[in-house]
Amino acid sequence: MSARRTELTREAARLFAERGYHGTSIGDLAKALGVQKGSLYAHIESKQDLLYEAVREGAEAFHAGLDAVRDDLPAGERIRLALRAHLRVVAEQLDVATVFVREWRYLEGDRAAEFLAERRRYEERFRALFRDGRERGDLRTDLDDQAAVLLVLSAANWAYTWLPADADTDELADRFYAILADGIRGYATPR
Amino acid sequence: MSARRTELTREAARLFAERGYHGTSIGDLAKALGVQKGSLYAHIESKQDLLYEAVREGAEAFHAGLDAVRDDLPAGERIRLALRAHLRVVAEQLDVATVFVREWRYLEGDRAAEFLAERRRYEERFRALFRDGRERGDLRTDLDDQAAVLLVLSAANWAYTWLPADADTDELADRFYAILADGIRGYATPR
DNA sequence: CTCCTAAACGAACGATCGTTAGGGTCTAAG
DNA sequence: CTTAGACCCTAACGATCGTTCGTTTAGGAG
Repeated sequence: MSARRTELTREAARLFAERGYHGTSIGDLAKALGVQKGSLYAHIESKQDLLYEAVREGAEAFHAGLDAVRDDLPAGERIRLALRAHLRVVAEQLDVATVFVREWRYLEGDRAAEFLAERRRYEERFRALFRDGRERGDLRTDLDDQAAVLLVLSAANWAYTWLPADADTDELADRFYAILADGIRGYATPR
Repeated sequence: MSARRTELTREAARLFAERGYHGTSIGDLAKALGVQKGSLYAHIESKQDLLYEAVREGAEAFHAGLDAVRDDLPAGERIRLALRAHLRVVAEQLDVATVFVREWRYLEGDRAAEFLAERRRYEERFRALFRDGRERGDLRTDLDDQAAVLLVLSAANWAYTWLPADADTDELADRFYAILADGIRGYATPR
């Protein structure tokens, strides 16, 4: 993919994140690149292509984040690292992450189904961390892992709305995890 | 507000939630109501009005939910009830809640600022539950309430994406709260 | 029967939408 | 000097957008 084409995708992701897919016109995009709108069609076949590519980039980034989590650690640690990875992707690729999380639903046809499969796979990988942790005793054995993964993934998925691009995401993830690990109530024995 | 006008707002919220504000045309809306699109302008002044009203209904519903939380309970209980209230609003008024959480940003002019103020107020009320709880000793005194409220509100705000309309939201809120209260790690003394 | 009101009709408006077509300019390699 | 390819331009296409407006319809009240 040519350098120009990459720039196009990046700018498209930025505008889609800022104004939404349907709120961004090809004309807006062309203006942002200092070009006539017809010129864009030397690089793309349709506006949908740009959405699709941004979503795919997001999927790749999130999965790559999980790939880097070592699998020889206790479940708690792996969850903490997975949370770190997720928040880092959101902060470092905020536009792409926003499109992945919020604008994907304007994908048409097979591409919407493709996204859903990709997202389900991501959630499944997350869920496995909790399930394994419970089964191996790293986490409490009576853990409601269904609810736990929903809680964590919800927080992760909502992060794009408030995470500043320059945030210390590792520290933030650790703070979230600390609450998640021992609770807010304070009857827990100190670690 | 006439009955017809109320119906219009409800249908608009439904479509905005389903296809997004910019993804819904006045023509779509008219067709859903079995009417010519020009006819809608006997009831509204602009498409923006419909968005604004849906957002305001959402704000009202969420605040009303918090209003019903008794203030003579320990902080933990109040948080649990606040979570119940929030999820109940999402499930019972899914369309309006979705527009409030996701589509508000297409509000123009002063109305966007008005929304932001309203949301900030809601978050502040939530935050107070955690802060008070920590200060009074209902919650652990070393609680990171900033992170805690972010975690809870994130989960609450993301709920519209997965909450089925017929879910038992009270039970779900309690399950979330149970995890939040004692953590996932299992070193907590049983309650 | 007449009057009033709420509601919808149907045609049209200017603007903007995504997309296409054909031609022009530059650069770098053969 | 020629060729190829990347990049962009201008002009236009049919479709759809939100909105306006004068007219029509239906039902209830007087």
